[in-house]
Amino acid sequence: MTSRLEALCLEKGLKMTGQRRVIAQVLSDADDHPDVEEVHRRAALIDTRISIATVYRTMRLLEDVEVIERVDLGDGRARYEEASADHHHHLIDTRSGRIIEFASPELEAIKERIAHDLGYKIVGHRLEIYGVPLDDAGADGQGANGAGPNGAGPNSAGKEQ
Amino acid sequence: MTSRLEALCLEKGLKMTGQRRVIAQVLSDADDHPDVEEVHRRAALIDTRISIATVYRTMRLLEDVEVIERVDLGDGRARYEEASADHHHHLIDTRSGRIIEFASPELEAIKERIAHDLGYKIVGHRLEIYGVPLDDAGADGQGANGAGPNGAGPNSAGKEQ
DNA sequence: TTGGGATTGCGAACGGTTTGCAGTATGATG
DNA sequence: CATCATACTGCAAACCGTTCGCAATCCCAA
Repeated sequence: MTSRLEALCLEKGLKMTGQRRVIAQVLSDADDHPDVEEVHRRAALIDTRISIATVYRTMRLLEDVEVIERVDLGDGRARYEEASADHHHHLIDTRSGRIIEFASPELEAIKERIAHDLGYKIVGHRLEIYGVPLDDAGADGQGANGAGPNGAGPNSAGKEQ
Repeated sequence: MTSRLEALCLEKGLKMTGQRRVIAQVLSDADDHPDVEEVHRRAALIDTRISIATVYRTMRLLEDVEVIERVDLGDGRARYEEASADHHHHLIDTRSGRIIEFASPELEAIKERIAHDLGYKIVGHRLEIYGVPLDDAGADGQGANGAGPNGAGPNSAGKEQ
């Protein structure tokens, strides 16, 4: 069976080996942001003889051909997600570790303008928001950040995963 | 001579040892975003017998008491800057490595609203923009990002360092 | 001045990631 | 379909930034 990502790899002209097929499968099935070790763990369920070095090498390769994207969530290791056209960012629930993706055209516009005003052309950027659920926002102790909610009309599109 | 940061440390009730004084000195003098190795290098110019382990420990300590702030610029190592009340972010010149700080109340507002709309209270966040100078934006090859400059009135305050 | 808890330097260990090497598989070719 | 050069894999060692255990040392309050 040819997984979605495997097809993409073929399009990009990559040589498809057994282990690459397995990894493509794993990544196609994933709907979260696994790190290398996790990908390796899942791959091992399909084929035990895949080494972690190969997973590292394959992730780098897939990143290079823009089939997947590296996400740096601030916890020492690299995480990955499928590459996608729509720019989005991540809100990390510091209580549960859950990651929520969101996009905001408004944000993109401001960002573009800031860079332009400073005399720069953007080649990349990243935004992460760390937060706790509004409900049980009671007994937590991380460098809180004043400034209550403000601003104009609605606009951001959240998509949990 | 008592450096600015040393005074701050005393206020916070820290025990001031010789090496901490030197490190505070170095950080007071710095107007960039040095990593630990760089702080150690500069400290060694003042007193040769400071070990890098002490620098690591001291940086963590200063971070804990909020005298300095850790900045993760995406290059494997931790960088630091003096803690300051005003929220700002970083634009990294991928050609020269220069780092430009900027602040945008507008951006903060949107960010707050997004988090709020998703049901979260922000406890931290970070934004980095990677860019190349508009002038010589010719022969570069990093995952460019469509979407030309757009958006409304000026608002961002840039401060180079 | 003295004493004891905090701090230091050293080197070893850590966790994530990369790499050299020898062996193996791939898919292009005849 | 067999052959072959090339690219890929597994393993273990090395790497890099960072942390830690330990004995020696320092700071500061009494």
